[in-house]
Amino acid sequence: MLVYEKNCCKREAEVFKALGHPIRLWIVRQLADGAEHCVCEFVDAVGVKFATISQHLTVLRNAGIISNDKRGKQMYYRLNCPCILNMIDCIAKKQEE
Amino acid sequence: MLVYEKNCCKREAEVFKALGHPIRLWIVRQLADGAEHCVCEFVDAVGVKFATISQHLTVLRNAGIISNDKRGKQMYYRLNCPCILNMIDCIAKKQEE
DNA sequence: GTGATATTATGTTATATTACAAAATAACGA
DNA sequence: TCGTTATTTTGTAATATAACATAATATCAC
Repeated sequence: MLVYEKNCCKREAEVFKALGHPIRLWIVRQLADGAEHCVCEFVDAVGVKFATISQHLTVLRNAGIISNDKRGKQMYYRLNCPCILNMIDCIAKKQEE
Repeated sequence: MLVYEKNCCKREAEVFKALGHPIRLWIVRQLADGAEHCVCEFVDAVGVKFATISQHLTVLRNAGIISNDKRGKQMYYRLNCPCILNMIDCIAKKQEE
C-alpha cells in the first residue's frame, strides 16, 4: 500500500524544477567540467536581457546547483557538483532514441 | 565563446520539468523496479482529487517517463526506464548532505 | 568623488501551472 | 440495457513563472 508523506520529495523536486527550463539547462551544461563563466557571457550567447539571465542564475543557485564568486566587476558561476551532468546526459541520450 | 542554439535543450528540459513537482516525483518513485500501480492507488495515498492525479500522470506520460496500460476498468502505470531512479537517488543523496 | 560597467532587485504584464468541480467516456456486472 | 466504478477531459479560479523595463548596488578607472 502506497504512502505519501507530507512534504515528501519537496526539496528534490525543486532541483528538477530548476533544471526544467531550456535556458537553465543549457547554462548548467556550459559549466561542465568545472568551467566558470560570468553572467555577461550567458547574456551574449542566449540573447535575452541581462535581468532575465540573472533571474535564471538565481533559480539555479537557490536549488543548490551552482555557486557564484565575484571577481572584480564580474560575477562568475560554477557547478557545485559536476555529477549532475551525468544525469543530464542520461536524459539527453534517452531523447535521441 | 558560448553558443546557444535555438530550441536547444527543449525536450530534455521537459523531462526535468515533469519531475519538478513533489507529487509527480513521488509517483515515479512508487514505480521503482518495474512495479505497476493504478490511478486509484495514487489518489488514495496522496489525498488529492482524482482529476489532479490523472493530470499529473498525463504530464509524466507526455514527457515519456511513464506508460499506461488499461486492464479492465483500471489504468495501470509503469516506468518506461527505471534508470531514471538512479538520477533521482543521486539528487536525493545530495540533499541529505 | 564621478562616471562607466557588471550585476542584482523590484515592479509589471503575459502566460503557464495547479487543483478542483463537473461532464464525458469506457468497462464491467446485474 | 442500466447503473456503477475508474478514469480522462474540459472549464475555471488562484497562484506561480517568465521576460522585460527600470531602479539600485558594487566595483573599477579616472
